[in-house]
Amino acid sequence: MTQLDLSGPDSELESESSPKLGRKRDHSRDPEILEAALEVLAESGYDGMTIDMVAARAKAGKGTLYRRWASKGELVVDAVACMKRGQYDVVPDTGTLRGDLVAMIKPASIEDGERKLQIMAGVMSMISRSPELSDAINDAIIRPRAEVNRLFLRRAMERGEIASDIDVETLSLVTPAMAAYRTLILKKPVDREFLLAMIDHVMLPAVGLGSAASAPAQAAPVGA
Amino acid sequence: MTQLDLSGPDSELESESSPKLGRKRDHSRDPEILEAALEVLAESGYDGMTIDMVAARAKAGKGTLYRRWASKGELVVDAVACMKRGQYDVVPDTGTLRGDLVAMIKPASIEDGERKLQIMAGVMSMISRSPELSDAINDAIIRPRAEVNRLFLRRAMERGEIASDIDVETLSLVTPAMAAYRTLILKKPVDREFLLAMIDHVMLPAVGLGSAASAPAQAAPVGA
DNA sequence: TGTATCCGAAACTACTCAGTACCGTATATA
DNA sequence: TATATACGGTACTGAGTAGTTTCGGATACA
Repeated sequence: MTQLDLSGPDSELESESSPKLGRKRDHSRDPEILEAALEVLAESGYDGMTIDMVAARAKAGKGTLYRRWASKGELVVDAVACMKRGQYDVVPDTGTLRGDLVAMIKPASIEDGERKLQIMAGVMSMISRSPELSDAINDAIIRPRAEVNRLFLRRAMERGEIASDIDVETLSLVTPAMAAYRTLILKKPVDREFLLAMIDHVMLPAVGLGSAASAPAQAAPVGA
Repeated sequence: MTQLDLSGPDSELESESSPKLGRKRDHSRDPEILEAALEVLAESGYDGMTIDMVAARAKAGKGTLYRRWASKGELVVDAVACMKRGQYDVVPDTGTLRGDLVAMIKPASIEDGERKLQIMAGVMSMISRSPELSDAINDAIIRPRAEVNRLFLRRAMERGEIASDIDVETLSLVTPAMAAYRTLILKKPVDREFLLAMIDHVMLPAVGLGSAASAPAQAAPVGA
């Protein structure tokens, strides 16, 4: 197993000026609120999401949310950003490229990926208008996935398993791109079968490792 | 060149009951209105788009729009659907898979594709809530692209240029998926260089035709 | 040439929702 | 125990927008 650090330090300044007396702000519920925001975001998208929905789902008052985040936009950016913590901290190292790729196929990882893509779809139309949101999405969802593939390809290259002039940058994006396409547009599940097809019929053949770019056992479907 | 019909008959019933006298509805401006809708959609997304914006851009009255479409949603579905007319009516047939794929790289086609992807981003969050819109997007943007690749791969297979057990369904989606990913998420241009990299470093190697899955002349970029 | 219907423009209605203000209550600090 | 503040909840404000109606003027058909 290998370390792969993707999380940066958490820079919240808060800048509390003079808390002389009384009760301090209870930050213990922040994660629940952000989680509620992500749920609503995944279900309804950015524009369909209302602060009331988030507050209701988190069983919090609307005022409480505005005490912590200045606007809906900041809440969403924060919610998206908090997703990046603690994912892919440890990745497999099986000794072969195929082994590494196959070892990444786990039910939990599949389900998690599907949810992240739903969230991405929900904020899609905002991305072009909010660089902050765009960056948050990139750091939390996009980059981590490609990063893992890049690592696997580089290691295979160092081992001499694949040629040294492989286009790692392009290839490491192929499976994430196809997964996004499949979930958001085709609305088909990103299941084990699909991921294995990607590995054995696209990735490995493309790096010269495929025994053949074979189709699965059943005949290829003909209709659209 | 080969025929590839993707457009179905235009089933508008209109059902005008009794136009006994007076002026008939002027449908000559419908395309301008739909075009205006697509422009606004690409710029502002579904939720950011207002009927007033579309009416203003088409230099039409809001009432005129509602006389033709019952709601904003129907207007958008219609606008998206009307995109599918007359694209890829004719596709190249060069005799080799690479020749066919490269022949599809044209500046006009690239620009057109970019615009379509912007529109797709704009309606992304609506797709999961409107099956009609989802179908329209699929028919107008997604399917045509994959269809061309499928045709190229099938022809190459019939020629014996590639193995008969290639996973055509998966491979025909790889480039469209990567193009969407690149435009919508990475926000990089889908230019000739990228498309050539897809052909020479992914598609052809994956079907066993690559001389090698080589990186381009310049060294592979290292940073994210 | 008359007339019914279209047109673009603009006013109007009904509604949603971000953000604010305030309530009575709970609770951490002093 | 006293107090200041956060809390959940609710009512409010103001802006924006889908959809309707109404207007005077233009235009195709009889």
